Amino acid sequence: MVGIKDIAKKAGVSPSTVSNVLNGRKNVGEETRQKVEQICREMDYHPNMSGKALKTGDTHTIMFNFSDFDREFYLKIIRGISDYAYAKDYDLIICTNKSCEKYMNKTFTSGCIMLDVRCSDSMLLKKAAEKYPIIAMDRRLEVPYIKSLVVNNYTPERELMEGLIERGYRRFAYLGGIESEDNSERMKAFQDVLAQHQLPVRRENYYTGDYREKSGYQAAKLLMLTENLPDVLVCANDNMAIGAMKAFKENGVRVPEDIGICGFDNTEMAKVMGLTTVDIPNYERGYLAAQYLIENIDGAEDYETFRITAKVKWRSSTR
Amino acid sequence: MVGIKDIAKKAGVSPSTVSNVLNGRKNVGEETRQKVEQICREMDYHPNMSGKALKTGDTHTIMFNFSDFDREFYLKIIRGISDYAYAKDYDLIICTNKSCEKYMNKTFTSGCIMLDVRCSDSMLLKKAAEKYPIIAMDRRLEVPYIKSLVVNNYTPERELMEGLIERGYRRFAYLGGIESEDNSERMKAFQDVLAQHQLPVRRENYYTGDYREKSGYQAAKLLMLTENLPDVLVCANDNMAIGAMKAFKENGVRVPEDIGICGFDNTEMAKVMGLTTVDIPNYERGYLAAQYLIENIDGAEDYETFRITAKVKWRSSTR
DNA sequence: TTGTAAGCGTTATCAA
DNA sequence: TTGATAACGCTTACAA
Repeated sequence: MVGIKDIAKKAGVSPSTVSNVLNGRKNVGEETRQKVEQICREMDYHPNMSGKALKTGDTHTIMFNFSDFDREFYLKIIRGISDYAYAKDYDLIICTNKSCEKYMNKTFTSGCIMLDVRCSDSMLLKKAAEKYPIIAMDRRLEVPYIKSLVVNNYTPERELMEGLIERGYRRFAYLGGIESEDNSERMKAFQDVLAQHQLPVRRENYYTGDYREKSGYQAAKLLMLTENLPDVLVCANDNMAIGAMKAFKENGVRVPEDIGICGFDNTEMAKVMGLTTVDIPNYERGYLAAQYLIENIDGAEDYETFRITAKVKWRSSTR
Repeated sequence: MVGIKDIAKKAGVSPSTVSNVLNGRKNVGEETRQKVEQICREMDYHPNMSGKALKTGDTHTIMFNFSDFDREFYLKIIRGISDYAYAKDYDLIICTNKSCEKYMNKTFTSGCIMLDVRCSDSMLLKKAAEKYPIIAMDRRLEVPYIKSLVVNNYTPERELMEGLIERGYRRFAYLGGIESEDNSERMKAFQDVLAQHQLPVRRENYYTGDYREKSGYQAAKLLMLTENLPDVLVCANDNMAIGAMKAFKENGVRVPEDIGICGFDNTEMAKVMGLTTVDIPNYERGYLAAQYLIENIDGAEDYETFRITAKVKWRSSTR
């Protein structure tokens, strides 16, 4: 492995001069600089990151942690993160391992973007106490050294509900997902709008799934057993809505003629299936997360929760 | 940051003893071992990876490089890779940057799995010459120090074609993708089977897309301008097939009654849309890639090309 | 403008 | 069974 010393020897200068050239410092003569750069190219020199990190204490690497592989939108978030990170010359480590704690250490990564529900709040708080910079996505933690980036679910879900009522829908059913702040916000918007319009929902018209397609399929099967179908099924995400659409189709229940249906996320599948839903700008939130993280790594001390807006996409699954 | 020295001081032993404990060597008294381990826990010690890597020259990190964010199956490959890597206590870096060359260096990563078409063969050959271990996915490079992992496209595409003919299809159209070995294999199977059955395909029934949904949509639009629709449109991947299905639906051309359609990849969307396609076991090939890579890092010298089998999924888009 | 030398956290060698 | 010491590749005062 060719190192800084080999370059120095070949160029007939000292290692520190080579280092100065490589780091673009100006205390180097033009002639020397040219020569050193030339030799680096010739010898195909690449700096040893470990040596550099060990000395500077800065790895120039950020980590993104996630775990739910079923949801395609992670790819878009990753693209947003990597675009920003590479533009700032940071490296990106993607960790899909619950035991990511050991990497959350300044000697290994400069900071992380956390989107894995399996990592506990208390662990994040401990790391934050060590001044390790963290951006929490889809989880609100209002403490120093952690900035939260959450989606505003409530406003668009309200907008969606108001739109449904405008379109004449009156008898609503709801299919919720796994307990989380996102889930609660979506359901609260559902309930608030109905209450405001004095439209009661019977207990039996609440269903609960796990955000996966299958659970939507099953919920729709159950729903079809009731005597009067509701006008519309509001789902806490697209995957479940799509499962429900499949069940309806298999049983000759037409969408949107017999029942309307809508989701949340605006997945690729929703686009193809014509599902009315709420678009979350995933690329953008990945990009923003990386930006906030690197700004905090660079010394900005911004720990205010940032709420991203999302907006309704009306499609053919509602009339 | 608490280091090995801090532990040593607190435990009243030398740094080397702490190192020996941490690395599970047996030249340490039981009492000492217990004490050191206890203190490590108390002080929440995590080893500094840079120091370790610098000394040992082994980062215990592998890299996965990819770039096409449109195709959901990357998530499955990542899951396969990460499952194997973490089981073997390797870390995983995911690089989405064309300029990944600087990370392909033993001082930074122990090896890489390359699935980015933008990285040139010649660059890979150069790295291989430096004995940097590489697993090339979807690209065949039969040279020492690079092992290729490719999908056998030919056999399942033939099987698909034979099945279509059995089902009574006679007049074929083909929609190809971006020039690559995968693409050529799929098309060759298409042509070979037709030739064998003496079924000619007119030049105008060959279309070319870019593997994206939109290009399938556009190709189908063109296809619908021809006087007699073919019986079936064979697409080089699912995304394009789905675009075509959308175009047909919008124009009142029924699938499979008026035209059959099939793809390649078995994406989530294909499942929902009932698209006949070829299933590529993505989780498994990610897992295998990681396994071969780590085995080669550990000294196995296996550079034989491995061909993964894929199999046909018959669904409702063909009769 | 360039060079010398110390030190980052770890491991490995060798001596005690 | 333990400890002292050198070394990995790099950066950075500080000296020349």
